[in-house]
Amino acid sequence: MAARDITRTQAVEDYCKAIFTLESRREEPVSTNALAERLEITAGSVSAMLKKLDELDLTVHVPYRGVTLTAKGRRVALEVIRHHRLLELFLAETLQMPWDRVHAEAEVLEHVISEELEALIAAKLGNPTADPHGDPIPNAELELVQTPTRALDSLAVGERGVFVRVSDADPEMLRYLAGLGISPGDPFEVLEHQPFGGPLLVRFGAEQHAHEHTLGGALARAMRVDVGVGSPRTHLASSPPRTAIREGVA
Amino acid sequence: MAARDITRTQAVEDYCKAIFTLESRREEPVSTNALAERLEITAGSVSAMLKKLDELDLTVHVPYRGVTLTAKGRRVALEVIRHHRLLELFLAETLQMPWDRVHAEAEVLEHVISEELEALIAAKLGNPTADPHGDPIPNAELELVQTPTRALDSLAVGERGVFVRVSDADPEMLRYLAGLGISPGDPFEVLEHQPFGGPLLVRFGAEQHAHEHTLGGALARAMRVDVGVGSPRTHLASSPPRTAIREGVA
DNA sequence: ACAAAAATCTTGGCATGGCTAAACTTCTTT
DNA sequence: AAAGAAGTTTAGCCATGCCAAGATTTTTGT
Repeated sequence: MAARDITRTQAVEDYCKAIFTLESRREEPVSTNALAERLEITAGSVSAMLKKLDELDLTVHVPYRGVTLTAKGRRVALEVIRHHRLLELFLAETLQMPWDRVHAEAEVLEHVISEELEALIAAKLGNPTADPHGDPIPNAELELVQTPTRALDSLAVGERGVFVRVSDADPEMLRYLAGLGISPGDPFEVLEHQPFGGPLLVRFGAEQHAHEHTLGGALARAMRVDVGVGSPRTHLASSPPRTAIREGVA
Repeated sequence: MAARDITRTQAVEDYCKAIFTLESRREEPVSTNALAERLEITAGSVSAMLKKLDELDLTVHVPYRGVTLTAKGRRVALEVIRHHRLLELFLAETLQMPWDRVHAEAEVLEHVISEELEALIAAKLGNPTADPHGDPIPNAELELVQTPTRALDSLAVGERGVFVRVSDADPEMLRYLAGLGISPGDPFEVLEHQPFGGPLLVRFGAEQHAHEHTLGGALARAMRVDVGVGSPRTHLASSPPRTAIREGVA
């Protein structure tokens, strides 16, 4: 609601977001190099920026040991992520932008929309809980409901689940899956799984309009699936929360 | 369609837009100071930037004489203006953002939306020809249909016309007019006009739901009206073009 | 009409944010 | 303990802005 902090530049927001996702992926401080690779800049630049983030009280950086977000930094990250995912859904749903292009557009817009516009978009969409890739959207209080997922290629024959999401950063994959008619929310069953990291044969969809696909390689690793209760949830419907991470107000 | 030119930063776009509007207001080269005042920066900064714009072939600047846009520069300006006005309408219409806030939001977004998003928004709105303040929207070929208007406070008693627009940069005025129930497209008749720059008494609207207001000062000067044919046009309907400025493709 | 005053514009120097490349330091591993 | 990996520092670049001082043009007063 308050005016955006002057020091909170786009770069600062991008760093927070990147640290957040890397941090939640591997449960330990994020290395300078990992950040540099993710942001596609040199390690030197990262070093300099981390010093600044520390001064802003957004991170705690132990030289040579890695960086962690403070509560304040996590809040920045979650706000940007909320913007990003709301925007993706909005672009796809309200403007029919193709599934594989919303990410790039949201990547820019996430930094510039006002809190007011964020609220209007959320309202227009009925306060959704997941974006078109199936990623959860932090709510207005910046709580993120994380459904634990597994990589599709970790499943064995006979396992059923719901395709939840795919890394949204790869338009190629999104386009490909869209071409196959596979979207987040689709229930499936694994029919075959070849050994030695080989491909899977998967049947998607309900009985009448079921379709089978062979999926392997990086694609099968990028596809995240929910094998929890097994109750197929419809696209964008909210499922029972498993883990709620509450982000306090500092 | 092509990727945005690297050199085409937000500042460059803002300069082009500012030069364009100042240029079309007074039909002569734009002075450094006028630009500085408009952009709220110092004349020194403007001087430096004009040198750069000249190098980019966006302007022709004659030192001490003022600056003019080249065809290329005009195209940049019109593109940004098209973005701005489409966004204003979109925010107001699709997201119900209040009339007096769309300007500030559009001011930022205009620089970052892709051509694809521009096209989707235009399509969603049915390729509109005017924004919520009544300002004309350049079409996809960047032609701007200019309806010549007069300031409300230049009218004499008995004159009729259609309220076309108000400078979109003043939220105060917009809020005030919205509060009175006056919007672009409303037909009106001047009932009284006091001498010496005094206020006007104006009747707005058709017979049954007509309402009268006393308007004067800066407000009456900022309100632009169309006293042309006198045929009231409905909100956002396209009126017969008076002047079409074609912007060639360089 | 023309020089002095006022207004306007340009130049030069400086600051900030973010980046790179390359040199240097610290940690890890063998 | 030496090599190599990982991280940091230093020096420098570019874009965008600022200010102060100098240059130029316009206005004004006699």
